[in-house]
Amino acid sequence: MLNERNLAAHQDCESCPIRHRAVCARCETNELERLEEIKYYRKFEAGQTVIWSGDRMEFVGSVVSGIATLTQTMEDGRRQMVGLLLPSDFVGRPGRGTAAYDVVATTDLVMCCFRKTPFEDMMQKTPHIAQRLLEMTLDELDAAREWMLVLGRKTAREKIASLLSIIARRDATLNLRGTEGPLAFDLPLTREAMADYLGLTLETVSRQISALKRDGVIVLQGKRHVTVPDMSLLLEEAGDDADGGVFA
Amino acid sequence: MLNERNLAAHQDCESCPIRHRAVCARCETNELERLEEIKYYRKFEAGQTVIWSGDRMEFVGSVVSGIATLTQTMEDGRRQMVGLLLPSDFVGRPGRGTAAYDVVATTDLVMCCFRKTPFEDMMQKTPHIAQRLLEMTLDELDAAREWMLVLGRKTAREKIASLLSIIARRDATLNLRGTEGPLAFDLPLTREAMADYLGLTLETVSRQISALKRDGVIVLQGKRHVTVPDMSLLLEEAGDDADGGVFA
DNA sequence: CGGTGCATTGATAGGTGTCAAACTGTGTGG
DNA sequence: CCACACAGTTTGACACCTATCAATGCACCG
Repeated sequence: MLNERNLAAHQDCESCPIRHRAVCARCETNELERLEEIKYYRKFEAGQTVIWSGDRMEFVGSVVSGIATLTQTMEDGRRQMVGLLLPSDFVGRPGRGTAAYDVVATTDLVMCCFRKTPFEDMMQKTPHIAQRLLEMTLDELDAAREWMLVLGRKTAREKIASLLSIIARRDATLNLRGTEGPLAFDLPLTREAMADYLGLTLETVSRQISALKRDGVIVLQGKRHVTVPDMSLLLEEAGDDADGGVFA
Repeated sequence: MLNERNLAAHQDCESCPIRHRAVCARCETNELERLEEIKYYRKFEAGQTVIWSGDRMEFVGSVVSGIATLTQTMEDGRRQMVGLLLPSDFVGRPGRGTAAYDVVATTDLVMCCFRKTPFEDMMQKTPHIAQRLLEMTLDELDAAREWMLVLGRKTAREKIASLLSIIARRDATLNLRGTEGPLAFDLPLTREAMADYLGLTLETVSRQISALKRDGVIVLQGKRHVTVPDMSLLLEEAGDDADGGVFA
């Protein structure tokens, strides 16, 4: 299964782009050296499945670059995305043998993987890893709960605006830009993936995006590039406080 | 704010009913002794608010008995329950100053509280606590993601059946009964609270419960006491595998 | 040039929300 | 003890939002 094509070149932890945000963020130099010994990189192409729900988990790891999604599927095919994995996000659950969700690369993806058992051993001995993982898991729990409000109580239009807000905000922080003035970004998801995230059909997603465009809340160049002339207007459409306090 | 009426009698950790499941589950005797020093009990009456979203968190703690809910509210009043807190569940987030959600007692409630700062200090020095909290947080994250599927993709009828399944299952494990044969339990939630949990209106909740009753999936005695003649039938209505693998 | 994947748009149906009224059980005060 | 208020619940009529089914458009590529 592993071959040269998906085994990427080894990279130094010290120069890693997610060094200060991933599960290893708090590790000392000597702890990083121990991690170096059990880590390896893997590449996935856009559309490729990283893990199937129910499969044995051979590894856990961090997203280094690219975007992956976590989805659940019902027997009749209905799907719900339950997580969006961005660079520095952690994949897998220490202490559990099989994957609970499908993990799919939506863009080309590079992961920093640790074989599961050695990582679990190391977690026992390295509080810095467990502490950081707790912090990250608490953040993910908050994000999941925010999303429950979106799924349970928001209208289709508000759902779209909420998703666009999140992507815009993340893009702004990632590129160290403020949230003042017009924002522009690319949608990393297809209409169908957005629908899976929002609990809608892809037709409704398309219609609501067209409506937001028609109303001047967003401007589209092509299908995927979005410009937001006034972020506070978008936040208002999302049903959040215009201050954006929700995700602070 | 604290007075004799909501300050409950001190209780020994060793004889605590949630001793083996709460955040202190892995603590040694000497660690428990240190926890004893910073803990105190508080009682809340049904309907009382434990913490308001945005308030300063003075304490974290465990639910000892009773049930509490975690809810988010939008400016226009729409509400979504994002968590159901049962005995042994943990309340609060170490490392954060203010509450992110409203915590409300839906039944009479007893909590084992720790003042926040001493608890955070102790967590640093006591891996057993941090380890257990990580495990519990991962479980909660899984539960939240399960619920995202319910909110995003299930019909009203399936939502009701899902909620009843969860309550029935929990009740069975709590009382050490198997899931074979008929199950009976009391609903700990009003129709409105169920609606807040399921992302529905209380009218729709009422209608779907009536429909499940009419179809023989459940039997009602009064408004709150439910009997499930055939659990696999209920699970089928919930859209889950009849084996119940989802929550295993 | 046609094929394929993705997206948009239209017509229609169905599920759930909204508004309104009536019912039930419980507790309270006269 | 009864009358009443009140919260919680049930049921009905109707409107509206979103899903469904279907056709078309668009960009990219063999």
